[in-house]
Amino acid sequence: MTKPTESELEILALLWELKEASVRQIHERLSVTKDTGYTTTLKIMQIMHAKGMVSRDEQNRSHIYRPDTNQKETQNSLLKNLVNTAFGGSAQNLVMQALGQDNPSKENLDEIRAFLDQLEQKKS
Amino acid sequence: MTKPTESELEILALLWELKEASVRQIHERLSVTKDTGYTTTLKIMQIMHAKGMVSRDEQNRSHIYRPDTNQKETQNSLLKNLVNTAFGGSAQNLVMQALGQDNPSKENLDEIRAFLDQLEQKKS
DNA sequence: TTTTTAATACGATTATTTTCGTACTAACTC
DNA sequence: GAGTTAGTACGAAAATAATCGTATTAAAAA
Repeated sequence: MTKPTESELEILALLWELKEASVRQIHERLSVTKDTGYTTTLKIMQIMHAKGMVSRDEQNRSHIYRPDTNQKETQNSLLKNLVNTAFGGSAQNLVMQALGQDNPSKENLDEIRAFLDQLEQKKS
Repeated sequence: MTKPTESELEILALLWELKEASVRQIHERLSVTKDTGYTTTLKIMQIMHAKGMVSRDEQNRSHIYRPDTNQKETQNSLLKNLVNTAFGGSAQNLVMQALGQDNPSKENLDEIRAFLDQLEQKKS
């Protein structure tokens, strides 16, 4: 499982969210924040397809793409990489940094607490 | 503040840890996991210097480099980027994923809980 | 003093990623 | 049916990043 490039990741994330999408749909979404041509998006999605990161339904003229890359696995590998390169290997450090920056609501905090409890359960 | 490249980040992280270091020292550390020549490391550090990411003491023949990039700021910007590209904008999602993967000790869990409480304090 | 070692500088090459232009064509519109 | 629109395919250029080789030189060793 090769590491997606920055552009590939943006597209993957959208596919994870949408479950499936045409190049047009993806491009529309990317256009909000990015200013590149349609064929650029198309090309990257074609490359992703060639790499096996996405599959596509070619039944219709407008192909429908689906992520063929496991979301959690990819996220984990990216996290691991970030922890190692930027956080001196400490996941805890990363977590606190992320929380501090995010300024979560009381509800969010409680959810995280519940999650922590759950983690602790599993240990025993 | 431009985003460091992958190689630059590896070096930056070492400089954050060591506070200061020569090219030789950095290269030694990188060699453990990476297999590139000394001049490659040198070149990247020179580029980083040209970009203003690091400063250096040229008094001695062997220059001493120091990070001139704020650690927390850089980490935050990388986190923000990862949250946006890979976690659909949800920091909480990233946090839980990171925790789940890390399998933290009871002590770590407690530290995080304390940190959460502290965050909550600040809200009121 | 001569030789060797270890450092910097930096151009040039290679690899990777992103971007776009152009050709082609299926489907829709008139 | 002719023309227009909206897709895909794909090569090639441009941008960015990583790597290395060679020249040069200061310092250390012999």
